[in-house]
Amino acid sequence: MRADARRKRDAILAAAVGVFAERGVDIALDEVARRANVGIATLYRHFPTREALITGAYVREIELLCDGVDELLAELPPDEALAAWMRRFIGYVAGRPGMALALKSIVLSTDAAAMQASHDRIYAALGVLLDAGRRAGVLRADAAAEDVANALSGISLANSAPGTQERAGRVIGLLVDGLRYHPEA
Amino acid sequence: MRADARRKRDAILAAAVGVFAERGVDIALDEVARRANVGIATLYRHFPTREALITGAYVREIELLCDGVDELLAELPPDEALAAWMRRFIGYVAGRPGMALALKSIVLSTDAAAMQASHDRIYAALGVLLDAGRRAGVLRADAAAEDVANALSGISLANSAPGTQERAGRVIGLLVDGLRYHPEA
DNA sequence: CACGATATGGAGGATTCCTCCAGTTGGCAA
DNA sequence: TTGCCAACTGGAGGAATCCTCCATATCGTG
Repeated sequence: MRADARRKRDAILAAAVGVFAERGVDIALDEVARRANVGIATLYRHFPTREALITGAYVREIELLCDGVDELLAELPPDEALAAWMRRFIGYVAGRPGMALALKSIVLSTDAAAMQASHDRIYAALGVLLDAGRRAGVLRADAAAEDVANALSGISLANSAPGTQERAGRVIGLLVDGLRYHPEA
Repeated sequence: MRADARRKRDAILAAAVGVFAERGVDIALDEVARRANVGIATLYRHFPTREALITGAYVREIELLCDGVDELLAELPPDEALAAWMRRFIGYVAGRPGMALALKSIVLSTDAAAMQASHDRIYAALGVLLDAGRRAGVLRADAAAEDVANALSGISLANSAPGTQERAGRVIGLLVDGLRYHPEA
């Protein structure tokens, strides 16, 4: 990728983040192009669909979130770290227009090269948390990162409006309880 | 509501169900109007937004699903009935374009009169299931129908593509495990 | 420094949205 | 039954958006 292309690409992404935050995700793409000092065709070449642009805009933030796992695990028992991480995730997603959708795309994507990196990051983050919990005997062994990621993206989707964090937190509590290991019989 | 208005309304809904099933939910609304033998303005008067049309198209099917609760409760223990009902729900939603979104609108709606009835139906259905489970001592007492409905809509949203039912079923299993009552201490 | 490959921008055809408004129809009262 | 008015109806068309095409400008390598 040529240097000028990368520069434009970054400008578009930065503009997109700003415009999305201010006016939502359903604005005319021209607006993003204008704010990025870029022709509309350039925008379309870099991001052929609206979804690609939205996803691109949030990839960085999702990866940042994933980086917080180790810190959390150092402070909390694994099950609580998992819950805390998911709550932080949801809190971040709520109110950022379109981010829940981007998350869904990323979690569901099995090929799209652009999303693969983020996809892997999320799975890795969840894998670390689940693994720690399993080793500590507080989380069940048969829980798959895929399923938890799916649930996380679902809860995000259903709680993407601002002011829904409390409920989302409770739902995550339910889910994490389902992930706990309950010795019995 | 005048008789002819109701007739048109029904025709529009029927056409919408057909068109959505065949070509998805992102078609031009003219197509629905044409298939219903109705002017585009009539369609817009009955359903001011695309979302209203989508929701309207699926309201009936959601209520049908809610009616199945009693039957399920007669055959299965309450916790399994809950899981079975949710799985049936998801299976129905998957592949019906836009139905997951309609479900979300209905679950989140707190006022919109048109959705209120369906909203109440879903809450009632979940309430019956949770209550039965609580009385039987297999489900925890502090689980709110609101939270379970939210989770259900989230899982639908994250598994609205065909071929995701297996995973969705596992996620529901996790959730229901979180709802189980675990006597301890 | 010159050249090929690559990136760029903006105009514009095509599509879709959604609102008017003039005409039609249904249901109630007498 | 008949007449009346309120409510319903359809379609044309302005406005907005999408997305592609291609002539021009720019990069970076030999």
